[in-house]
Amino acid sequence: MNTPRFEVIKKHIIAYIEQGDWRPGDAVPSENQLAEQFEVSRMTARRALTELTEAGVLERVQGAGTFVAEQLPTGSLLEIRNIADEIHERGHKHLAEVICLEQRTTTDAEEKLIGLPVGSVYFYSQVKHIEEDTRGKQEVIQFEERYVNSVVAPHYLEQDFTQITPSAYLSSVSPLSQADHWVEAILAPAEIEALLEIPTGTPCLKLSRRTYSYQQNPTKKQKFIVNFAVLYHPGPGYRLGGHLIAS
Amino acid sequence: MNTPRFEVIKKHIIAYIEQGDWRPGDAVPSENQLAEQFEVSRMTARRALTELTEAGVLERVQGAGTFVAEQLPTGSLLEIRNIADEIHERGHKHLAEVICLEQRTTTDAEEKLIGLPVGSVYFYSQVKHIEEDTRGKQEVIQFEERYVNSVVAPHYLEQDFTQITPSAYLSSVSPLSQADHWVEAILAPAEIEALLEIPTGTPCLKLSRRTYSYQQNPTKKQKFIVNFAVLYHPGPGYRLGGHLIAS
DNA sequence: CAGTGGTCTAGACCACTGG
DNA sequence: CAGTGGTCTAGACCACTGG
Repeated sequence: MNTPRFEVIKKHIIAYIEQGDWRPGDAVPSENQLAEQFEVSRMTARRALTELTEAGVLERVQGAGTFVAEQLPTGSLLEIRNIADEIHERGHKHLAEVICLEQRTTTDAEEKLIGLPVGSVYFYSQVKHIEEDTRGKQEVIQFEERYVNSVVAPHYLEQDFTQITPSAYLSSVSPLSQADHWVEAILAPAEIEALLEIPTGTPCLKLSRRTYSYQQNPTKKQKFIVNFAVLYHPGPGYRLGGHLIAS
Repeated sequence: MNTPRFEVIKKHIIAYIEQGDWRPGDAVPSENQLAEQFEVSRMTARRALTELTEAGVLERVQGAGTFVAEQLPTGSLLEIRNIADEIHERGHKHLAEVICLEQRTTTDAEEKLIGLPVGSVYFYSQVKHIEEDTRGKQEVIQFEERYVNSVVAPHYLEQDFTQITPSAYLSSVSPLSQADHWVEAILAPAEIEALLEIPTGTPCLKLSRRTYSYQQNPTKKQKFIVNFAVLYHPGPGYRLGGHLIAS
């Protein structure tokens, strides 16, 4: 009785799809039909359809109708978490070691990485993230390399990254942004293998992320890179996981 | 003029957050305040707040108010795509080679993978996915191993997986589901290295995915595994990418 | 307690699709 | 053209929070 009426309608639709009565491409009842059938206002019927559309279950075409979406679990999502949160959630302790934290000047190779002209100042950091389990056993779980736009985070060099992760600090400084990221399986360079404390030839999961923001100049809106991060995880022990729930 | 009023309100809120006037944890104006300020109904102001909440920009607490979310780019998402779609989007051709497609009986080791008791029948397939570029150059881009619940997909063995990918076929048979998935960097077993046509010791991106469904028995609802897939990609050439847009 | 967000109504006008 | 989805209104009642 307490479940909202739009939830009842959503479940009704999902049940029909799961039973195979409505197949991908089929039209589902219109807002008006559902409103009449469930004796609710059109706005309530609409909410059920809207939420199922956002979940990828349905597709809507203005003027034409609402249809069962073609494929659902095809394109799905992997969650990328903050490393400290992830470790804490396992009930373990997160330790960080700052290997390097300095100001640098862009060379040719770095120009594209951070989107600043050659000769610009930027901040560079290397941090080793360690997971300590309940018995005190320590393991290097991530080596993080970061190229940071010094205009966006002018106080980056003054932070204590054993207390706050660079990721958490940057998100507090520049809260809204766009990001591109990707993962690869690689063999890490020897110096990174040493930092991760893994034998030569161990495959690593390399996660790269570029974060953007928009300059708020009154006249023009300019997109620029806030930071470029490269995160190395020792494989095959490290899993980047996700959970997908349809609807 | 043509932009919807709730969009105007969303942009207004985002601008304040980006400028740093409203910081994470701060309260934003209530539905009633926004409704009055923008001279819209409460439902329209509400829509702006609701959509920004769904995007992770705001957080709402019933009775208390709406607040700027604490961290945004921290937990973000990697998209997992259908391999054929991904190749076609690059303007290349997707070819598939079926290495193995047969009925098997669960042994101890496989029992947990597919969630069926030892001695049950299941379907097993191995498919090699090849990308052919515009000059006709071919490259193995994925080796796919799949354990499929024969009850859910009784006609699995009759499919031509050079024409439809197993993933696309299964999603047409069991359209709504839950899934868990994760990626690891590994060294592949020698036989898989051979199938991927890569030198020994090349790191691979291993993507595992378990798909669930719910049995529609009239009396009880039982969760069971639809299929378990293991996808191997040759690294470091292969990238699993994503794009995140805040708001 | 006043104020907040969560659900819902019974209308309205609009842009768009398809026959 | 009738029917669809997209936006919007001006109300209502409720559960919940905080002082």
